[in-house]
Amino acid sequence: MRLLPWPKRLRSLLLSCKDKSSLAKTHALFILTGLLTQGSFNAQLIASYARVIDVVSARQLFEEMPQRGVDVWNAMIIAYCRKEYPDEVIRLYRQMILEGVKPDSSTFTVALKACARTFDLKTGGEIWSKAMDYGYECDVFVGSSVLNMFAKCGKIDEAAVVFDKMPKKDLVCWTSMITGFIKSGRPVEAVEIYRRMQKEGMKTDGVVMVGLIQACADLGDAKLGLSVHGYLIRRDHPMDVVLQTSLVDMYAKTGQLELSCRLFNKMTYKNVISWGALISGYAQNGFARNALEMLVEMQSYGLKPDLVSLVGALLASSQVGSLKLGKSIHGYIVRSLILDQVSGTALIDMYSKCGSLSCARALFDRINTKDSIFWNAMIASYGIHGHGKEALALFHKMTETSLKPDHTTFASLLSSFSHSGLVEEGQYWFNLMVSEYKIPPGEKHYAYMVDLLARAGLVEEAYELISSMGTEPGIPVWAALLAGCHNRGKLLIGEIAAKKVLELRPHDMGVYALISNFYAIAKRWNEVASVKNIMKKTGRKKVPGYSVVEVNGKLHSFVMEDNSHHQYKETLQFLDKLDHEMRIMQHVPETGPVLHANQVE
DNA sequence: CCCGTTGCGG
Repeated sequence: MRLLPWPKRLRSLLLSCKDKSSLAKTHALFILTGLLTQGSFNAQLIASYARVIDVVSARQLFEEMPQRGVDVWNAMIIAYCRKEYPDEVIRLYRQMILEGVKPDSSTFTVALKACARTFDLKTGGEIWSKAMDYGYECDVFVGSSVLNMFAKCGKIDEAAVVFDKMPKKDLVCWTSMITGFIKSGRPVEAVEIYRRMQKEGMKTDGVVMVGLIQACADLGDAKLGLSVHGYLIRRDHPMDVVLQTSLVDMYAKTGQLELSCRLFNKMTYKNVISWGALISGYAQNGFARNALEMLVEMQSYGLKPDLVSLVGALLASSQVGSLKLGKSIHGYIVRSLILDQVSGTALIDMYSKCGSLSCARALFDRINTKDSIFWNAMIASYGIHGHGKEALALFHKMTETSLKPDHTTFASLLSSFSHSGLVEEGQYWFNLMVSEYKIPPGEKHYAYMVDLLARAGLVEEAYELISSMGTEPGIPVWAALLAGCHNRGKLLIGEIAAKKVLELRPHDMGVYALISNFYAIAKRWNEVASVKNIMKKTGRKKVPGYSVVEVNGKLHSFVMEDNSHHQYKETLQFLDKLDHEMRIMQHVPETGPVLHANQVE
């Protein structure tokens, strides 16, 4: 048997240590045999401590070393980078330069990675220019890290400049460009990069494909997503959890839930992230029951739900309107996880949609650090409940912080006005949004304004506003106008809106129902028939609206023409009583169809 | 001369 040379044998001995104690024994052996004094194993020893996740011992060793070369410094820096202590990485980087140790490609690479993690472009730029001074402008690793740092910080155009200047491009650079474009909300360009790398004969791997799949998901391009999966299968591409999970997510985001579910079931190994993808996929597509079932099922496999799975479950809770369930999830989060900005926002949303504005507000007040999404959610909550004045009050409070109201804030504010009938406030703040806050009104803002005006009977003003739009209005805007015309019997403008909606062909059958009702009150029977015909031909029916009420933790739902509930008779009798009392109070109910702008999106 | 250092999922 041939033995390996000594250095290699020691190296493999170090690599064979899988835990802290065996590493400590090997370390002791090194000391006893005097090998440590040779110095060349010091870096490997530190690296080994980093590998068994023992930065404290690694640091201790590091501090005890008399003379420390680049490799030792690098090993220590990498150890901190792995443990995600980016600040310590930068501190050590600066210290080593101060002590006159010459950094190399690895040093710069890891230091730049730390900057990418902390989004510290200032320090990153400093390190980059230092790397230039040391002659690393053509180094693939350094270039790749700079590019990645820009991409991670949302500076994709700066990243592209670095990318184009790189003499040699490896797989990692291309990947960073793809993920960078995705992070910047430019999936089209992400796909373009992929095509370019294929044209240049670059090989791809799983990481690249995950990026491409994500781009398909962001584009909502079901066909492209399917073809990418097909390509992977044809090429017999190795499938790991990450790749499969990204496919599950893509299928869900492109509305192909059956495929998403089928692939998920076929996965041999699933982790928390895989479950999270399916749960939020179900929830986002309105399959609340399935989402909640999955949350229970994952626990039966011994997996602990994390925040993402729970946020999906919260969305599902608000869809079924179960305050009790939502509250229990809140309790779970408080007990076993750390409530973050995203889950906090989801909780606010859940509370308000489950009818408890007070719980939403209580949570809102309890959270100390609030981002603008958090504020927007609370403002929107007041809107849902028709409390326009409170929404405005909260908006004013938000302007007192350092946060800037964005287009979503104004959308929430305008929607709250439209639900409260605050016409003047709506017009005032719509104008101020444009002139003062320099936010160009989007489709949503117009839809809420049209809804607000049309509900108040100001159909002509609403139509005028639509005419002033720079772009061609979409279905939400026309549907809001149509609803207003329908309620107010404005046939002339209503017909324009109806024609536009038909031209644009909505997916939502509810809008067709509205159009058909609109023509019905105008007694235009030919049009009614033709709209009904479209509904028939597409083979879809309007999904019936229903309401839900929770009594003693049990959900009761009410759907049109459904008399299956065991207290159906009693409920009807009670409704009659209410109706009678309302009429005594001179209230005349409006029985025509009602359509909210935010239901059409 | 070798090594290792850069990019993935909800």
